[in-house]
Amino acid sequence: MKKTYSEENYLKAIYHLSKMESKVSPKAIADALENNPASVIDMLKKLQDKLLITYDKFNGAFLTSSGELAALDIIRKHRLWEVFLVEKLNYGWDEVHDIAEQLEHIHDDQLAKKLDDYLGNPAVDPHGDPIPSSNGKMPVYATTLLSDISVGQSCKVGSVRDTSAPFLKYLKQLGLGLGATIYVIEKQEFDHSMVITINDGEQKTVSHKMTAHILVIPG
Amino acid sequence: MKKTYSEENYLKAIYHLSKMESKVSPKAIADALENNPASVIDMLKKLQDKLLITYDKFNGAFLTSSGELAALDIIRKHRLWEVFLVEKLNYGWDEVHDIAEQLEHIHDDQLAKKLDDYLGNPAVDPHGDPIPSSNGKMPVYATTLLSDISVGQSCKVGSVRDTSAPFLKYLKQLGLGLGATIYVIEKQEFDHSMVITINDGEQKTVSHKMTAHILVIPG
DNA sequence: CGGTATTATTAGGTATGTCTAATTATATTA
DNA sequence: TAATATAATTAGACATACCTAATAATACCG
Repeated sequence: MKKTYSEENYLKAIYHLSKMESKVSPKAIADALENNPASVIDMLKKLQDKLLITYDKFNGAFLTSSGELAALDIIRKHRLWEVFLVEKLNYGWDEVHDIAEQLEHIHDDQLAKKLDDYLGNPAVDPHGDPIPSSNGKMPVYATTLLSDISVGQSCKVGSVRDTSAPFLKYLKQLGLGLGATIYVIEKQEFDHSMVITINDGEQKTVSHKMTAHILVIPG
Repeated sequence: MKKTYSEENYLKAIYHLSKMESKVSPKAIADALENNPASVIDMLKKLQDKLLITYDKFNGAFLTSSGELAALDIIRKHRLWEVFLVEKLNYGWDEVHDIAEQLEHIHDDQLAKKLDDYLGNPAVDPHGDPIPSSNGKMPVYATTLLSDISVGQSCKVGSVRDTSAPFLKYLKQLGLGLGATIYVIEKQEFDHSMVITINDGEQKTVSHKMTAHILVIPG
């Protein structure tokens, strides 16, 4: 079933938020889409009617399997177009997001596949984010634990090994989102706690229990 | 001033119709956009308020200079994207129109220029239609008069040397639109009248006065 | 010229997706 | 726990762009 531009943007936002937060609330979606919680509630009802999400106020929004497929399809197109813009049209990696936001909504059965082939089936977009496969799987390229990163090295958050509320809540509080850049300043031999900066922010200390649950892409 | 998707489609339709018909009427626009004359009237008012067209019921709709610039910009993007889809993504020339209809509405200051350069500054789209320049000029590649085409040859209507109502009206009646394919069956020595088929339709006889006012692209 | 067909226009309504303001529910914290 | 802050929700409105149905204007044709 074809989706509107707006529906696609909600699905994408919910997908990304669900990787970051324990609960995807109307408020969080409204912040992400820079619109109003009231508007979000309306749309959540519509998406639920279309069986693309489930929503209740206690658990927040979750993508159904068809919703997740749709979200991954949009993300795939977004990232493929970003590769095109940078590799072929010589845009800077920082200029392409807004254009890809528009291009991702172009509908055509063959387009993503043809673009993918033309670009040489890239694994990641210009920001290093993995490109979902055509059958709706998000590859996980991050296989290194943050706890295994050496002092003086930097890395990017790839995915997480725990989706419990307290863990994700703490991640959020630290500003440790998917793709966040971590620089390892110090490691304590005694308890393996780590002093890091996140996106060049202020220094923070995190426990081994945390660093052993965060998968990163070194470099 | 930025234009909506829908406004852009109206401007494009009015541009194309104005090349074909002596009068661009609400009915004609509704037919072109496959919508309702009542909807067209609404939009014509809005476009007039924005100084993109002039409209009155006796003369129909005309693009203002800013309206024409906007229309040519959309047409430029449409045709550049068609070249991309055919040349780079290996679409067939008959598959690209609907995708280009979507891509032409992507907004970015640098995109058309970058795409143009990347494609090697093509002169025409996959259907042979000229690509407007970035400063809003539609090149005229047709320089051969239909009257100079030999018996047994075919050609495409490129542009016309007369924009008077009776002439354009007659053109329309014959089905001789921009891009129509003409095949020359016979030429009378006496009065230089010509027997032709238009888009492989039935044979028609046209006078020398007509054929001397139609510019075509041979082949 | 007058009747008929075609167009143009207006009026009013619909769907989408947004908004503000008011209300209710939940969370926080003193 | 009670007060307060934050979030969720409802109600009502607005803009865009479309629609149908009715009416007015124009064009066509015998």
